[in-house]
Amino acid sequence: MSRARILILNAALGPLDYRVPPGMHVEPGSIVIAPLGPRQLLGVAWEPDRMPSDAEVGDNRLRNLLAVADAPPLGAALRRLVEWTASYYLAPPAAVVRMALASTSALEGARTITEYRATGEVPTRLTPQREQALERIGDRQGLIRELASVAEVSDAVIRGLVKIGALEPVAVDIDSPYPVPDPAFGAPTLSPEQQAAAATLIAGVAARAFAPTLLDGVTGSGKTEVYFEAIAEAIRTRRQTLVLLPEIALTEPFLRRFHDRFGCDPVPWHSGLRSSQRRRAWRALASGAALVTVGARSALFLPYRNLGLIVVDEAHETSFKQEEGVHYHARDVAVMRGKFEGCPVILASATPAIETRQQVALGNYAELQLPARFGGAQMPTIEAIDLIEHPPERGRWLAPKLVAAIETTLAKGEQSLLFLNRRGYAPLTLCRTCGHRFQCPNCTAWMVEHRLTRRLACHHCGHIEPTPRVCPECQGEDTLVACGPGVERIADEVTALFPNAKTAIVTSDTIWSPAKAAEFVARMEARDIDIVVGTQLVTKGYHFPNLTLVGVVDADLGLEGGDLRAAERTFQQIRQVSGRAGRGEKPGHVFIQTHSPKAQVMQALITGDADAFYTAETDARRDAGAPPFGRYAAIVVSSEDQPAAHEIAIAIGRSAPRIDGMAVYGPAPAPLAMLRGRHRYRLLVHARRALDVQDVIRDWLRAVEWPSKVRVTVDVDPYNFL
DNA sequence: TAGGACTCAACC
DNA sequence: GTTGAGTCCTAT
Repeated sequence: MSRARILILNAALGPLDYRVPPGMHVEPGSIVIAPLGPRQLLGVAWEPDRMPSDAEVGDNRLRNLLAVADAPPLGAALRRLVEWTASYYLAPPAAVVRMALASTSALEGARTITEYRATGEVPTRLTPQREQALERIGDRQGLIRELASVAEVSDAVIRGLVKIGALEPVAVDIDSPYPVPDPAFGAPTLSPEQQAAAATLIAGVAARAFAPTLLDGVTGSGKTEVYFEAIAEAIRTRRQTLVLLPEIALTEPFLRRFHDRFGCDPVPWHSGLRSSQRRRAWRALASGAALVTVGARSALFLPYRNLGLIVVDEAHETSFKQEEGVHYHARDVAVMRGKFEGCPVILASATPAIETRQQVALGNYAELQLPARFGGAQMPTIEAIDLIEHPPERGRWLAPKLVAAIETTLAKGEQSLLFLNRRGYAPLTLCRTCGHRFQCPNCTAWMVEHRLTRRLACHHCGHIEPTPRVCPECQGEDTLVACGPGVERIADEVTALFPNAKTAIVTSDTIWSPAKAAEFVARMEARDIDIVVGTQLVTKGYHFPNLTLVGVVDADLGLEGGDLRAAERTFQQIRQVSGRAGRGEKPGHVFIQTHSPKAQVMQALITGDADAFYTAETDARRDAGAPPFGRYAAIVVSSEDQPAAHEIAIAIGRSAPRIDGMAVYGPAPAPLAMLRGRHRYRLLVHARRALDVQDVIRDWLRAVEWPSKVRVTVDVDPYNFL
């Protein structure tokens, strides 16, 4: 009798065994439909020895598998990736494999519609309508309705022609194929440095072996053009490429450059796809027909048939770290996928993460450097504005020097960018009379005022309410005041200062689709915008030759919170946003508003001495045993029932193993003590690099029990210390 | 005593 | 995660 181990798509359940009915073919990776109680669930067949079940069940208790999906089995490399991810990030394998099966409709097999075309046979009874229809249809093919409309006859005439055999039905796949990128379409002119780097990457793709490479070069040095050549090589040999981008909003400039180089769009994959687009993309990548996919991190687990190259663009971006569900880091998982698939992985960044630099230093990753800006553009000048010595006017946020620079830039007909990583009008709203502060009912967080939409919003759970006129506490009218600046407030200030300048706000609130991004790009290029006020959304990807001034409104913002990566992130962010200035022929200028211009990060930014910053920061991490020299993991215990969460957190803390090279801190209320209505406690595990901390935590948590209303999640390599 | 709110274990 | 069984409680 044939038995199969099935990873059921249900995170709470381990693998279950089923009987394979006679005549059904199931192999490891097969996508199947399995009965579970009264329900039918998707599952994936797995090698039993790689997916041990908690308790063996006798043959007599097995139920039959219901069906095998009409889709190729998940390949061995992807199965190894699922295992690795589940094990490294302490996640249920089912939660990982679910990301591979991200389109249920794709698993239902090819879906066809019936179109009709002429057979060439002439009807014996040739009425005028029939004659007209056949003449106008010619060698056209389409639905009955379409043909009738083309021929300007009724549906009945067409159906009659089908009946007598003058038209024949043709089954057409509803998933039309994607255009194939042409590697010779827009072959670029590369600088000698770019050419050398491209040659190395092309050789890597041709070698068909795992090889991680850091492609490192200042903003504007032409990294994209270089890795496009590696993609061209993969296309030439008909192997697939996955390009990972940190934000969907960024895909617009990327898509345009891709189109210029290869003559068509790549296949997009992100959470915003409609189910029909998702289905089409999934089937095309699983069949190998989709040669280049550009996607958000979730594209990493898709079942590519023939992966030949992975590119992680802006590889330093912290948004590659998934903070919900499976807490994986897409950059690290991309490298593992490359390893299992046996293909090169390119990490492109102007400001690589310290973790990545360390891999280069250890010799695990190769490095290719592009030293200069492409096309003769110069790096911008960078200057700090000391907010203590030269503060803005009362109630304003832009220092006189920055205001003067904007004025000069406007006068020259050039564009300015003001960067503030804070959405909305003000991060906190309070009542002047009674001191009431607007807090989210579900989270330990202030409600952020959005004047454009006249709402208060929680940026953690999405809770929104209309901005009230009257203080809900003391009923005072017009007593509410905004505290601190957000981009909307800066935009107001700019409008007040420069009433004739055209201002645009660029945040996830205003750029929420590729179409919106395209519109923004078009307006910038048409010089329909003089001053952009934006969050981190504008720090990357864009190339505006007429943008010559960048002002960082609050450089100290990212340093709050005591996060271990705060200095590094500040450096990366400001360096990236600075890189938007002076990308064309005109030189760029950057002003950084800060309260501590003497701080090491600020000095590194001003002098442009990235190496000194990285060296100092790396040393500090080494001394502290922080990543990449040591490891952290967060155990978060949450529940709507606060005492229950607290009790379990304490129980987990009490049963912490005493192990040399590992320290456990907490439990303490997590910095966001309440999130989406759940009370949260956190334990922080700090361990030596060599310690298998996942194994320790697995054993540790296995011994603790908790009720189902309490959720315990582990975040390995946490980025968000909030 | 029917119906509702709730807990709990099994699901292969 | 979902489901059905079992338990307890309340309104009638």
